[in-house]
Amino acid sequence: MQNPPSDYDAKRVAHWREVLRANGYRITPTREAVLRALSAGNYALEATEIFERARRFAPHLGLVTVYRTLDAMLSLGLVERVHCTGQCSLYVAAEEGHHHILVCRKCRRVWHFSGDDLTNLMNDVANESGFVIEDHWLQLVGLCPECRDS
Amino acid sequence: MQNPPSDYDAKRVAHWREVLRANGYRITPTREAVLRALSAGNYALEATEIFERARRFAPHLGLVTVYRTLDAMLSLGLVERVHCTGQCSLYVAAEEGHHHILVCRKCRRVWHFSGDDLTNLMNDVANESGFVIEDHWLQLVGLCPECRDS
DNA sequence: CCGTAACTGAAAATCATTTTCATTTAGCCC
DNA sequence: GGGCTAAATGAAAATGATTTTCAGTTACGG
Repeated sequence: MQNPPSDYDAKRVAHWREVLRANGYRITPTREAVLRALSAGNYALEATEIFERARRFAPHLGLVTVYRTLDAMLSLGLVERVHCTGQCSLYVAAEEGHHHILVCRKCRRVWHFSGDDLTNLMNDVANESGFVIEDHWLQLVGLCPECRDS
Repeated sequence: MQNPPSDYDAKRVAHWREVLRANGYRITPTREAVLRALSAGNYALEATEIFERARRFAPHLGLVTVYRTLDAMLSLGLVERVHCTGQCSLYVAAEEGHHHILVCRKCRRVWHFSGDDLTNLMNDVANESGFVIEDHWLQLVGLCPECRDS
């Protein structure tokens, strides 16, 4: 794991604050702390890791609030779930637009990419199976440059 | 959910039995019951569902044995995990060769397909990110013909 | 058929997540 | 600048899936 950053991405936090507010969510100090924890760096984090980091900004924060804030942010598309080997409850700040995730299995650094074109494949599979395909998940797992070298 | 089948795929079970035995696992009546439960139909099942079905073949079976057998089979590649919306612990009989899964979000019927060619995409992403890509994970979610019509 | 390492189920432990509930507070209205 | 009210809060309890422990049982090679 990387060293937990003690600062945060103020711009990203401001944006998230706006989106939350625009959707009827109140901005509380604890929620702000969770936003900050999630804004810093592109690493897939567990709920408890987010909790630990957010506590630096709001020491009395409860883990329940982390879960509640994550739910809100997930439903607004501000964060997304990351599936890692044997870990299906990691969270990372979402990026705009259609894209997928490449995650380092060691430090859980996340790289966003787009450019996949699965429409042909999906059409073929839909035709032969008779299914209506509604969604597709693509995720790559590997080692980031730092973890590869160590 | 489909109606739980009371029979099983004897050929598949026999094959699994061989693989388990060849890898030093013993064939017990309870394990056999789990194999049978997994062999019938291509549906992604939770551990507890496998448990219920396997109990028809071995009424005193414990849930722990289901988990232990699943672990063994996962490590031998005989079953694979299926990730569904909000569900990351479903299991389905694996198929030979490289392939991916299309799962019905309603009845959890599974369709295996291959023919994806992600090598170009993966090379591109590896180059721009500097990551070594070790694994890729692709899954489609949709509705099977029966669930689509109802 | 014997010995032993593997396997077993029940119960307890663990761990992540959700629910409950009494209290506090953000943000709107005046 | 209060005051109001629904939303949000943390602690504790509940839940649910999975793992560990353990004493007894059993598959299977010799």
